[in-house]
Amino acid sequence: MAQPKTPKWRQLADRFAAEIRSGERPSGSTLPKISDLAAELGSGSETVRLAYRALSDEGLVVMSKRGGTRVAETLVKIRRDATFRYSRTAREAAGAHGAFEAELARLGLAYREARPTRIAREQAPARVAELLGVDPGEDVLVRDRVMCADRAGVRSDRATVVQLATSYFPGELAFGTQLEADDTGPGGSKSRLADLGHAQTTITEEIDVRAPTEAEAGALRTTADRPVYEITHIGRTAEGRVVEVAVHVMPVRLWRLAYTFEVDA
Amino acid sequence: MAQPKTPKWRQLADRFAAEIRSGERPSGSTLPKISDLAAELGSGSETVRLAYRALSDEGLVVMSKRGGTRVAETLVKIRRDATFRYSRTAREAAGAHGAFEAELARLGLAYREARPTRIAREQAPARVAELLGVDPGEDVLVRDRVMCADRAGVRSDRATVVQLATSYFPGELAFGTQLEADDTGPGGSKSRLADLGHAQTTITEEIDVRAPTEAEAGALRTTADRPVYEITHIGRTAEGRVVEVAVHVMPVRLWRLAYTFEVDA
DNA sequence: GAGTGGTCTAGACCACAGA
DNA sequence: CTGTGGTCTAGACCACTCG
Repeated sequence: MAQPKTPKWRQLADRFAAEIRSGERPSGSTLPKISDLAAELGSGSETVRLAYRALSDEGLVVMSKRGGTRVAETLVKIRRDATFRYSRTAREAAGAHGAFEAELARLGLAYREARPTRIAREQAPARVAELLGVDPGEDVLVRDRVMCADRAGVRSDRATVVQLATSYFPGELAFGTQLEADDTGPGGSKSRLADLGHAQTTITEEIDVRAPTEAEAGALRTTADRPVYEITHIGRTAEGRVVEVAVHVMPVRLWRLAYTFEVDA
Repeated sequence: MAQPKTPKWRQLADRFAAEIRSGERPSGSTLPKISDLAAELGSGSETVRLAYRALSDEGLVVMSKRGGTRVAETLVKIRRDATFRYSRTAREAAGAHGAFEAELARLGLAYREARPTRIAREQAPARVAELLGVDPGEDVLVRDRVMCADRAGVRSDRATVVQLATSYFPGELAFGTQLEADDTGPGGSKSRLADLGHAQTTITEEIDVRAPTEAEAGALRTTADRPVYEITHIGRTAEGRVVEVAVHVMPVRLWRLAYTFEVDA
C-alpha cells in the first residue's frame, strides 16, 4: 500500500502539536527559536522551520519576525456560517456585522476595520463583470473592506487581519443611493438593496483555495505559500437578476466554513 | 504599506503559469527537470522545486517521480455543487453518483471507485459519534469509498484519486437494512434511508482545510504539505435527528465548491 | 538597532514510479 | 533498475518588526 514515509518536519510538528494540545505548552508560551532547536536536534534550520510553518498553518502557533514563535492565544478557527448570516432578520438583529461579531465575541475577540471602507466607482474584474451582466468596461460600485479581529487592548497595527471583502454592485442600481454612503445603516448594503426593490433571495457561494496574490499576502500579513479561501458570493433577486457580487479572501488557517440548507426528501 | 518582496520561486512559478495559460506550453508537455533548470538559472534545486510545487498546487502541472513534471491535461478544477447534489430527484436521475459523474464527464473524465466500498460495523470517531448522538463505544455502520477520476484508457493504478468518502449511520437505523448491501440501489444510501422513514431534509456541511494525515496522503497520492478539504456532511430529518454523518477528504488543488440557498428577503 | 524568521544556494542522499 | 522528484543539512544573507 503506497504509504510514503513521514518527513522529519512532520514528525516534529506532530510532537509539538501534541504538547500544545495537552496543555504542556500553554497559550502564549514561546517555542525555541529555529536556529537553537535546529542545533539541539542536529537538524538543518530549514527542517525546523517547515515544522513550525505546519503548526502555523494549523493555527496552533503564531510566528513573527522579532517575537519568535509562540503558541496561539486562540486555538480554534473562526466559524463562518453562510446560511444564517444572510437572512434579513439575522443581519439587522445585532448591527451591520451581527453574525460575524457574535462569532468573534465567542472567541474573546473584537471586530474592527483596519481602515474606512473604500468606496469607488470603477471597473469590475472580468469575471465579476460577467456575473453582474455588465459591460467589462463599465464602472460599477465597489465597496472594499479590510476586516480585523483583535484581542482587547492590542495595538491597532498589530491586529490580525482576518478577511478582505470587496463587494460589487451594478452602477445602474447603486449609483447615487445610500449604497455609496460610508455607513449603509442597519442590515448593511443588502438591506438597502432590498429597500430599493432588489432584495436578494437566492445566494450562491463558490469556494476556492489558492495562493494569495502579492497584494493580498501583504494585506493579510501572510506569505505566498500559505493558502487563502476565495469565496465568491453571488446575490440574485427572485427574478434571477444578479445584484451583488462579493469576493472574500481570508487565510485558510483562521477559518472554518459552514452551510446549512434544505433539500426535498 | 507592508508589501513583502515576491520570492524568486513565486516569480518563476508565475512565469511558467503565464506560459501554460497562453498555450505556449501545451497540455501534456514536459517541463525542464528540476536539476537542469536549476543549473540553467544558477539557482538551487530547491527554489525550482518550490516553483513547480506551487504550479502543482494550482493544478497547472502534475509532478511524478519518474515521469518528470508535465503540464496538466485537465486545467480546471472539479466543481462540487452541494445543494443540487442532494435533492432526491437529482440523485436518482442519473445513477448513484449522478451529479458527480456528470461533472466529471464535462471534463472528459470517467468516474470509478478504486476498490469495492468497505462496509463495516465499527466505532465512529469521537466527533462523529457525538454528532450522531450515539455512545462513543457503540458500533455504527461505516461505508468507506475511494473515488477516482480517469481519462479514458488510463491504467487503473495510475488513476487520480479525487476523494475519500466515509459515511456513518446509527446502527439502530442501519444494521440489517439495505444500507449494508454492496449496492444501495437508485439514489444511494440517502434514498434507502428515506425509504426507511428517515429522509434527510436539512443538510449542514462544515468545511475545513488542513494537512492530510499520513494515511490520507498515501491514499490520495499527495504529500503532507499539500492541504486537503475536510467536508463534514450532517444529514438531519425533519424532526432534527442526525441520521447520517459523512466525512469527505479531497485535495484542495482538484476541487472548487459551490453552495446555493434561499434566504428571506 | 538587534534579533527573529524567511529565502536561497549547494549538494548529499533517499524513495519511489515508470520504461 | 534507473532517473526523477523529495528530503535534508549547512550555512550565508536578507528583511521585517518589536523592544
